[in-house]
Amino acid sequence: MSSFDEDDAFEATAVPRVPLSRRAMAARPAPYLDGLNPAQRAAVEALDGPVLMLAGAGTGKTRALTARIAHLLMTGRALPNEILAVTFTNKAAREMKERVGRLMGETVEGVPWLGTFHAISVKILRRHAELVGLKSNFTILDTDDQIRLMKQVIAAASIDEKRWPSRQLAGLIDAWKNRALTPDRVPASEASAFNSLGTELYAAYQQRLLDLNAADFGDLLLHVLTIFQKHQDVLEQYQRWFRYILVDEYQDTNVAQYLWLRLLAQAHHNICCVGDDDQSIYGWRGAEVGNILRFEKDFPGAKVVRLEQNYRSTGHILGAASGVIAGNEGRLGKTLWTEAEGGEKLRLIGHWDGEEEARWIGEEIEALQRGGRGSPPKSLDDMAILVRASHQMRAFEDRFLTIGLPYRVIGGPRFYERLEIRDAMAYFRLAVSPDDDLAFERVVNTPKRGLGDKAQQKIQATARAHGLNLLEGARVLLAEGGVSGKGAGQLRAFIEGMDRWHAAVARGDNHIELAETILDESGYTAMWQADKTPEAPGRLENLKELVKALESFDNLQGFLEHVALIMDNDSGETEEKVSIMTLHGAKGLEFPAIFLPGWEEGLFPSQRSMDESGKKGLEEERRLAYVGITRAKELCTISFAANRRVYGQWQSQLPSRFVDELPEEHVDVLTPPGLYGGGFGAAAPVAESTIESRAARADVYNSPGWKRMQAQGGARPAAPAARGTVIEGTAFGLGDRVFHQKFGYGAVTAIDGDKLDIAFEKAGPKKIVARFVTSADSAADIPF
DNA sequence: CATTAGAATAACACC
DNA sequence: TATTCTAATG
Repeated sequence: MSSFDEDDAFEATAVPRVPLSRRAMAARPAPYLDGLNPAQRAAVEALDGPVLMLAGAGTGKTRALTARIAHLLMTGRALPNEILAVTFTNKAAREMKERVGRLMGETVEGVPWLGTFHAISVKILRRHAELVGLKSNFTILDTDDQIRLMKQVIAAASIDEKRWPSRQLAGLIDAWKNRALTPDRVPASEASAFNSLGTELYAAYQQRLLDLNAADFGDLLLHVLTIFQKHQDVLEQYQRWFRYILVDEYQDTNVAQYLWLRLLAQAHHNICCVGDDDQSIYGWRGAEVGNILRFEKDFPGAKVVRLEQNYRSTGHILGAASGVIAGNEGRLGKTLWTEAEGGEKLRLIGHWDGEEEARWIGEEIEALQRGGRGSPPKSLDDMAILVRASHQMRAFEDRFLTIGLPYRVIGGPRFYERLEIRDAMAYFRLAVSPDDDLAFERVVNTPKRGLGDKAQQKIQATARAHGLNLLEGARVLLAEGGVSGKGAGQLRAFIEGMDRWHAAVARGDNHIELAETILDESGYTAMWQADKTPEAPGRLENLKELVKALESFDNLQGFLEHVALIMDNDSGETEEKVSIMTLHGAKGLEFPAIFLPGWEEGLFPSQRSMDESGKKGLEEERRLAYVGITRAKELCTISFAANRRVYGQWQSQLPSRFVDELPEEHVDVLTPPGLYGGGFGAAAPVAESTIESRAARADVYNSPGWKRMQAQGGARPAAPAARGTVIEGTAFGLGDRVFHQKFGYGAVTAIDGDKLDIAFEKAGPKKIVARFVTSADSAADIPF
């Protein structure tokens, strides 16, 4: 049972077409065409045959795409259920649904087959699950389950986990799945590279999945692909149903998705792909830019439309972005232009370290919020910080928490990935389907029931011996008296509870009350209530929220289905907040003001990308830079730090090569007044410090980025003055202005070993251990 | 069996 | 640094 409205879609198509309704639709005017530019209009009106829409950043591609859907419907070319529209993220799907709805008004209920590859695949797979050996109520595993299962497979094959880390194997298998390689199709060359063990484990893993009646994310696509390939009749059925296909973000499709689409489009060729090769940033998860580059070969006679007029950004932002992306080779090439010439140049600023960078950006955000320099005040909702890697977010969160600046992290640790939520969900899963062994494993000893490794192994063995699921296995084991003293009673209670809850699900009891009952009776809530760690209250809060989220569903099954695919969390908050997200997460979004911190070699471009994929990796990083800059409508601020903590170790950083690739005429180099004592042309760097730091500094000063800053009168960190006590690499002197997380700013009045007497401006005098405070004037405190 | 201390290891992120 | 895994202890 799924929460999808799949049956509606199918029934509607089963009914003979009603020419009347088509004509009725066709008779309506076409307001959705108003205001489209010629290129957009061409893309919208070329309904039949293959179309490739090359849509640069901010060129109104979503608009064109939605107008195209509206056009298909209004002209009567297709009924809503005859359109297949694929997006990459749920966010994009949601937005498109909304916009189609707005364009169509009351005319159309919605386009049922609009969703992500995965969501659509699930719908299809549920109908034909038996063709690949699954039952239609299969569970969808997330990455976490996947890894745990992988561990079992590795253990079962009695292989040294050290040699075959489960994570790595999971990654390998994922990559194969992305390339549409089932175990039997993995090329011998790759299999041999891993002693053919890799494919064996892959096969074993797939078998385990079937045993568990489960599919991982990759399977969702791959199974459907297999069905299409092996069952011509099923394929033809879908080819008939999906008369028009639209694909968003085509540059990010992987091989499996590509084949999936090609099979469906084979018959009628009515496929419209929208993409931008310059925004292909998912190579590491199997995306093939090649797909978009060879579209015209795949679909001969394809009409190619270029959307090049940018409606989003100022001329400077566009110019800077174009300058950077020009460094890539083998592009399809587009010339973006805008009527909005001028505007503010990009701002470039270097900082001494990451904290300093966060501090500066925080102040800058507050300044933008106040307005000033002639520009009107901006809402926090209009600003975003885009980082390369999620761990960079921390510095900002820390800083914003201390200054009380509201922020939201987008795509950070998600609600549904939290420990307590996953535990609770496992309880629900087990109550809904007692066959869910992974869920059983997760909760059988959570809270602690005295059922450790040994007891669980016994359960496993019993279950296997009798060919039962773990829950039943446990029941048998208990009956046989295989569990010793204290565990036995608790296990019995657990099983009985599960029986009760399962019966309640079957009866169709109110699912919200049931969820509360489950969490209550299982002792799960009590476990957190008894927990005295600081995060426990938050976890309880989350559990409450989880129960509340159930309200929008009819039953637990529907909820679980939803959560498996929609792992995002739009809590519908209304307070103004700055957004913090990764560059990947920012794709498709736009903000008036964008901050791009951390433009440093090794961080961005990421060392790992370059190590693993060489020049290809670097080019993808460059596209990421392009994506970042083009998110900005009015103001884009790029920054880098000379020092950064990596795994807790201080490292000196070089400005990113992308900094040097920014065309000068579009960039202003900033020096924040008062933050750097020295200003440009200040005396030599640190008098005498360690050799590494001298070398590092020399590098920084020799890098083109710093040179240019210098040439333009840019920032340079002041040399720390001679200091008194040195504590753990941190130097403070009498009278230094310092900052403490809790007490705020203050001045050092005395030094006693590693303890400082500090007169805080707000909190008064305190004695503080030196490592709890940082220097408030940027450059002085950095250990190097 | 649970707890804990120390060591190892880790960081691109979508469904 | 922060989490997670392993081994050793109670």
